[in-house]
Amino acid sequence: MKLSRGVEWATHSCTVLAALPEERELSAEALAEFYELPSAYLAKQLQALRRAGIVQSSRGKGGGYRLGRPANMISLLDIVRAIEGPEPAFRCSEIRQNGPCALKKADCKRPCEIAAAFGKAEQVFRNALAAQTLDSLISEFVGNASPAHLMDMAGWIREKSG
Amino acid sequence: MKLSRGVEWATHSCTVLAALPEERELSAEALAEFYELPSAYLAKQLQALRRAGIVQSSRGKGGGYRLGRPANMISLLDIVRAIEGPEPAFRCSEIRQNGPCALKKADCKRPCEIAAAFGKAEQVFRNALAAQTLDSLISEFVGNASPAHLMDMAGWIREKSG
DNA sequence: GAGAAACTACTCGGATATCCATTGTCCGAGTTTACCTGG
DNA sequence: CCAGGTAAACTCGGACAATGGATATCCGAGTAGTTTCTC
Repeated sequence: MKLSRGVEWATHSCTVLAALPEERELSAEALAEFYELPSAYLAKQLQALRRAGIVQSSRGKGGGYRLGRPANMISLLDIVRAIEGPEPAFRCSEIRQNGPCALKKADCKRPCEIAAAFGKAEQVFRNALAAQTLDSLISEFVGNASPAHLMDMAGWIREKSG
Repeated sequence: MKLSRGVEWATHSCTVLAALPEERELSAEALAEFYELPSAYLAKQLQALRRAGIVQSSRGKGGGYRLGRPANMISLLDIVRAIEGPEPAFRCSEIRQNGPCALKKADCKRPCEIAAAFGKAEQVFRNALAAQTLDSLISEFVGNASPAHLMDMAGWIREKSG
């Protein structure tokens, strides 16, 4: 079980977008430069975020990306679902209906106990992700970072979003 | 994020092995037949379980697999770790140390806030998996299944483990 | 007839191919801006 | 000097390759039971 690399990139990118001044935007190119990422591939992730409504985009010269809603309305679960898709991690293929002791389909109204067990754990995981917002992440980051570094970041962002 | 198909197979297989009479074993071939799975690939998963100590094996005619410890000492987390490996799902590549506003390595004693957030959710997930034992799964299954089906299974297992 | 050695049948175990999702890249679509031209 | 049109530059967006891990398979390694040969 592993999360796509894109999840990491998308989350970091969202924290940068959250620091944008109002009515400003950052291009995929600029975001990629900020973390030294391959810009074309990062763009792919940003498109997924856009389809999920997490970011908005505008084309043309001076265009780019901005957050689609306030940072306190964006959870880690939103980002994971946008990048990885909504399918559950554990996929039950109903092998209990196979083999010499196969269960009849009529006896399978209840979900498979094993699938249910994994589903329960997965729900707990999703809840834990949903409880953490982009906003709270940024607050932690700001609390830990040095003032000099924050100024550095703000300056770069302002320059690139001009 | 998705769990390997092998996790499903391994868990089902463990529940069957738990139903074995003392001092009996089931071959990979028999287990595969029970669920109509490709035996060679299931064998691969069983090897992973063996390396983790969840099952034991013996070679030669009449050989096969049996549980390595009581079913109440085997959790879903044990099985997932055996099949998927111990690496965390979220891999932090420290991109905060890249780019024009890179953090110096000395400033990275604290883990990245984003990695920490995902790590926290993942820990919750692991706890939820660790709390569910093979034993409790089987109890649920037995509670839900029809007596006829249980007899059917027990008969087949006794026959194949002879 | 008894014992030992060799043989055979059966099973695990690791090395080896194949396939698909993730990763990575490219070029066309669309929009803004700036410049150029004519009035 | 101003307005409109046109072209260029810049950005997103979806279609197109490459790579790595999951999936699937095979054959050698090892063991127990059986058979056979010899004493």
